[in-house]
Order: sequence, then C-alpha cells, then structure tokens
Amino acid sequence: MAADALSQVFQALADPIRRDIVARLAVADATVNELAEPYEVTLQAVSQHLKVLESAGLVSRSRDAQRRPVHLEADVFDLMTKWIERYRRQAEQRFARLDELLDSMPDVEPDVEPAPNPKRTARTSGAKR
Amino acid sequence: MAADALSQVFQALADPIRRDIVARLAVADATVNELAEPYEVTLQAVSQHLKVLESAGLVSRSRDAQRRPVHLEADVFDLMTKWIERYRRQAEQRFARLDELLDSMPDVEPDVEPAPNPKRTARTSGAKR
DNA sequence: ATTGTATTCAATGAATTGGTTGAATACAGC
DNA sequence: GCTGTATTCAACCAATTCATTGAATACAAT
Repeated sequence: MAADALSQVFQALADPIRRDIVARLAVADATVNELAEPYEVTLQAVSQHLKVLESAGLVSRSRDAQRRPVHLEADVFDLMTKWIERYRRQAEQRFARLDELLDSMPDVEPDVEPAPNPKRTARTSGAKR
Repeated sequence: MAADALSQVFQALADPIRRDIVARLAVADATVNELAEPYEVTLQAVSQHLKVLESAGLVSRSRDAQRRPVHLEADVFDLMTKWIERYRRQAEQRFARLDELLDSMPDVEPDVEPAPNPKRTARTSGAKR
C-alpha cells in the first residue's frame, strides 16, 4: 500500500532481525548462510528478510559462484536521516521558542495576573501519559 | 511480535499518513479533527494512526474539554538517529578503508601476484542490480 | 553424471495492519 | 435535560507480513 521509498526503508528497519542484519553488514559483507546462522528462524526466512532489505535499497547482492554476498548500501540512510533531522530540528526550535516565552512571562511582570488569557489552554499539564 | 521500542518507532514512521502527521505536529500541536481534515480516510482511521504514534512514544495527548490536542515528543527521534548514525558511520568508515586499500594495492607492488589469497573474494563485481 | 552446498521459489498459514461502519462516551452550550 | 461536537470503542474485512515446509535452481567438486 505504501510503496514510496521512505516508507519502504522505515518498514524494512521495523524488524529486529533485519536491523541486526544491517548492523552486521556495516562491519562486513556476508553470505546468506553466514547471516542466517545466529538466528532461530530458517534460512528461507532470512532470505526473505534480505529481499525486503534489498527492495528498500538498503542492501545489494553480488555474485560469487553459488554464493550471493550481501552488501550494505549506506546511502539510503541519508534519506532517513534527512527526514528525521528536518522534523526534529523544527520541533526542537518550536519548543525552544515556547519555553523562552514561558520562561520570560512570569519574570517580566510578576504582579500581572498569571493567566489573563482564557484561550491557549493547549500544551497543558505536560501529562506524560 | 516486535514490541521493542526501536521497532515500534520505525514501524510507526513506515506509513505516509503517520509521517505527514508527525511533520505537521512539528509545526504546531493539533486536534484529531484538525489532523484528519486533509486526508481522505475517516476520522477513526486517523485516531488509530495516532494510537500507533502514541504507543511508539512519538506523540502525547493532553486534554482540553472534549478535545485531545496531540503533541509531538521529539525526544524519541534521538533513539532512531543514534541507531542510524552508528551504523552509517561504521559502514562509511569500512568503505573508506576498503577504497584506500584498493587504491593503494595496484600501485605499491605492481609485480606481486594480484590475488595470492584464494579467500576474501567478497565485495566482488559491484554489480548494482 | 552424481553429490553436496548455497540459495531461491512456491504454496500455505497465523498474526498484524489499515481501513471501514455503527454505537458509545465526554463535554459545552442552550 | 437535550443537542451538537470531538473523540474513542468495537466488530469486521481485505491485504500484507513473517514464518513455515518442500521442491527447484545454480554451481563446484568428484
């Protein structure tokens, strides 16, 4: 349903086995067999995981006789990092501005009523739950 | 099946609507109704998307009369960025070292056999597809 | 040609996902 | 108390996901 690149990448990394595979491929290329070894699932399951990673563009496979060494494509990470960083920064800036405002308010005029404005109730309680 | 924090965060962002919601929340808090407005899906669907985002820790909801303003929790982004950056950097370094090695090899000792070691055939052809 | 190894393909199944509709709940305004 | 608005709950459905097993393919070694 969501075939766009970013969705595929996030989806691919939403599985612990696949994330672990990526982590191990960051250290060195490996064959399907090598990759499958530490997990409890079947070899075929790992092969399918690799398919997901490949179609997300996170890995590529070359050829070495009957072996198909898997190789991490680090570039795709940029796509994600860019998306994440963009909104994280935006959000942080917003909170910074808001905190600034909130900090300045009680100090500047301590004698004014603390809540003269009935609206702007949002960002209430800070209730974590 | 994968209830760990990181999986939930990646899973949550693997949907375009949810990513768009996050993007809009980075600008300002909003109510469910406001958030649902631009999409073609029902209000209930959006409510469910928010539930996913909330249990992934990406958003929190406060209370304002019958409204439940949704608020972006930017902290969770760090979890992802850290994971991503770690392996990206590792992979980049590895490629850098390898490229260095490959670059230096033909120059240093042109008369030695180019492939005296039968193993280490990996990282072959570089065939993209 | 036969055997063994590495890997994928195909069919299947249970669980999860993303959507729907319809009924509940919670609250503000009259 | 009734009405409207904001939101969730619950049941349901189709599509997808993650795993399985068994058969196929590709190649090296004998």
